[in-house]
Amino acid sequence: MTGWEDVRAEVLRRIRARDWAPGALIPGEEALAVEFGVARATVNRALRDLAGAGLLERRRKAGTRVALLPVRRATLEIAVIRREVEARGQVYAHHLLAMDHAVPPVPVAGQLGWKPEATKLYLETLHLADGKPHAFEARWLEPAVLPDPRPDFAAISANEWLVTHVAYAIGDIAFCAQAADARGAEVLGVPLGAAVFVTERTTFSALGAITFVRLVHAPGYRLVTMV
Amino acid sequence: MTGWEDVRAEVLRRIRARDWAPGALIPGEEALAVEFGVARATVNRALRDLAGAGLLERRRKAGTRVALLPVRRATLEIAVIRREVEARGQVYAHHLLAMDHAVPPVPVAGQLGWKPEATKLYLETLHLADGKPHAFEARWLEPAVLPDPRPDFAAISANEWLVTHVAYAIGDIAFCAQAADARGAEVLGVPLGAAVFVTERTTFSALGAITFVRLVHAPGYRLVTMV
DNA sequence: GCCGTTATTATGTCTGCACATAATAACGCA
DNA sequence: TGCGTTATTATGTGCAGACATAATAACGGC
Repeated sequence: MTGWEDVRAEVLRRIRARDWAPGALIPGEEALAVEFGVARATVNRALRDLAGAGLLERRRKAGTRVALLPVRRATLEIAVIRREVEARGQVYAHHLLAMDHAVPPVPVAGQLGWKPEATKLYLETLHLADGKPHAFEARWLEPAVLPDPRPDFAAISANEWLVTHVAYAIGDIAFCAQAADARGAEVLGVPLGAAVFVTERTTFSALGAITFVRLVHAPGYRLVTMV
Repeated sequence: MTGWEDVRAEVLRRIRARDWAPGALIPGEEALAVEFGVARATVNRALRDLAGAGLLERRRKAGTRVALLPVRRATLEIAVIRREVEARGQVYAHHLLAMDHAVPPVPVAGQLGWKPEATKLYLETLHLADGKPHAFEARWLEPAVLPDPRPDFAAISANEWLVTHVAYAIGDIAFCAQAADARGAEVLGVPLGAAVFVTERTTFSALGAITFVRLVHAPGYRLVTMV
């Protein structure tokens, strides 16, 4: 009956009820363990979880205190686009619009640590949901990560191939709103200058940069956090 | 030298190296504990962490397998706007533009579970960074959560007051791109129809809906995930 | 009083063991 | 064969004790 989740719930209740005010030091793990009648490890797990959520700040020796200005940590699920579309009950399809070897623009090469003059693989893909444009993908890809023979990106989207074959790499993701440029407007079938939601991702592996991708989503796209 | 993070790193390496292919069953905790020379609890913590990151799928009795289509889980830090501005080395200020009692629009009332005809508190706040518009906040607020006397929202922004006084509540967050409407364009000083980044948040406590807020960010705003 | 050293202390983590739980596999009966 | 019951098994979680680590507090020399 009194597991670590119960301890977490009770601690959370006290924080919300302001029994422990923001900035205040809360009792030590040992004391709480005695109070709740559980082992210290159990209290530790509960407090560690709340600290991970940004509600508590813990420091060795200094103790645990309630966060003064809690930063809410929201978790986003970044799924493969096919899955994203199918999860909404729509039919997924994609078209490979372009595939070329070219020298990436300086900002892209710079961010990925690529030599400015090195040629990379450039791919343009249009993702469709129920036959209508869903997202326009422009991707720069390090050719060295591809096997020989190269996968058929007309059959499997680069998005999905990378996730299943070069997956589990790290990188960062940014989101912003932009006015649709000429290419994006044409491909997505929206007016020039329409407000579009843009996702930019860079992916690195231990060996170096793998890919940079810019996803322009069709109007109406909403990014929603997990519950 | 061999802590749970080392175990996690080694497991991660094997996943990336495809020693364990996507979809494949990996050895049980007991076996890995023996192999790595650690306790089963240590392996458990490492695997649990990787499962939380979406790289492993674990089921009792069925065992642990490498995720077939790993959903990348990205974590966003949603800080108080003042902090967000100050973190970039800019001077924060805010103006309370409007404060009224009014009946919220039906979609808002509907989502929050408010009675359609009930009057709530409506606040408009402009957040400034170095004197320039940073974000336009339009907020519907359940008056019952406010203390008596009511806080001075001209002195402390509703954004910050809520975080520090009604904090630790749950809710959901959505992001989208929109064309600036008349009010937003006027307040932010951007052309009508400019692409703006919009954040919408609903917040609930155990007692019911607390607030709905729509934040229209000035052009150039980027939402970036944690490393 | 000032500053560097040492003691103290709260959290971080590991171990070994135990039992709980959920889901599959095996079994047995009709 | 088909289906409900039972056994098995991998993970989930608990406990008590131990040592590691980091940061503060106390101390002592100058």
